[in-house]
Amino acid sequence: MMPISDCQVRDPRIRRTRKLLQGALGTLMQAKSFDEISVQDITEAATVNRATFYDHYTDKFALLEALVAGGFHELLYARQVRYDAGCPAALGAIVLAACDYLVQVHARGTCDRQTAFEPLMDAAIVAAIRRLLIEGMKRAEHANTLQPEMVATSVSWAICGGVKQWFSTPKRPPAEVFVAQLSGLILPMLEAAGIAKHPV
Amino acid sequence: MMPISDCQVRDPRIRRTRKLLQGALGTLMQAKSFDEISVQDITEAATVNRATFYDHYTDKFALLEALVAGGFHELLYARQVRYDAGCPAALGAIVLAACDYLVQVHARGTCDRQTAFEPLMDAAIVAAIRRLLIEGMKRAEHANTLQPEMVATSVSWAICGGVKQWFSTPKRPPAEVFVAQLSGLILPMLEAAGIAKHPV
DNA sequence: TGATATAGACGACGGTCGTCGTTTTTCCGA
DNA sequence: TCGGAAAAACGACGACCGTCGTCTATATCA
Repeated sequence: MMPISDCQVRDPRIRRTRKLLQGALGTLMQAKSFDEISVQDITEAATVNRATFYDHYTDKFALLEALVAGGFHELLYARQVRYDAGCPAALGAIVLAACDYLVQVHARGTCDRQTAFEPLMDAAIVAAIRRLLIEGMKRAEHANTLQPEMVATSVSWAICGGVKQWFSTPKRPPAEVFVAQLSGLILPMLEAAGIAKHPV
Repeated sequence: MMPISDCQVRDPRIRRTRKLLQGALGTLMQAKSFDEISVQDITEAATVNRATFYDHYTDKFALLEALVAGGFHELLYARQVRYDAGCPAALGAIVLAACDYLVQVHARGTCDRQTAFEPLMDAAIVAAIRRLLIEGMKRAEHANTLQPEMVATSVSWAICGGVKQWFSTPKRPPAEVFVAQLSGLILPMLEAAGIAKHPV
């Protein structure tokens, strides 16, 4: 009855309930803004008792986190996105995935002043990208003058911030154009960290 | 009676009340975690009616935002921190300020799982650094192949993320050492954007 | 298949939230 | 200094929150 990670849950009752809750939130967010949705709304839409909600998530933010993080992971997995040092296209694929996911999320769902929504999105995106980078850096043994976690964190934040800035720009260029721009800005970081081949 | 920006408020009643509220929150956070503090607690400590609170801030998060943003701006102003292209020390000063502020904030106040506290801190720090960078970039007319806002956003996020990573590291190096590391990681971004002199 | 463990349903609770309308106090300019 | 304007105090309201204890339904394993 305690909040356990979504991954590796055997009991079909648990899987069913969490799927219902996530689905209900996703559906509701197509009509309402996140902070206009109460836990009651979610549990009613999911045909789940309100008390049961708290057996799975500490609050509605935790549910949203699971939904968002799951969605982004799914996108990355579907595209088989990886980071490999020396391959500029790898960085571009990551940035493009972030762009597309932001667009996708805001396509469904309302886009008004999402008070607590954006920080959650950011955290999920940063965490996912950070994981990709660390995995990629561990595969390629490199001259690690800097801690890999540090580089990965800073780079993932740089990507997330840049993508958000792009997305919030009124007349933004096509994603492909922007991806090239931001990659040009961030590749030098990876080169400086010794985990990307210098162009020369 | 509506929530107006803190800056440029003539009426002493308003200044007084907001100072009281911010002071009360600051005091309370030395004893309790932020999300353990209710609006009631704040208004009681500030000797202000609870309904009056909502005449000034939409919720306790807005109050914290004002407190944090004000504090960081104060620190930057006290140190006269600026960004000037071609001066690596300028970048270092910004990073160091962020480090010191994070340490300062967590020195007072409890440091447990600050649910909604951290995103707020992040946003305040990112916004302040972003402003510094944009101001510095506008002073130095540079070859702007990229939009200054884009570069400033991505860089400020990279700094904020890096500093947070440093701060959350159990056995972190001294701030000065870390500042040099992160500057070395981020300066290439500014060089790539053409707003810092290339070392060669 | 049957026994045990565990998830979910259900109702109720005290507490906080955000808002409203009214009354009292304070500021500021004529 | 006085009168209007605006801020703060105050009490009350409905809604939502998070939690608890009890009872029923379902899954798991021997």
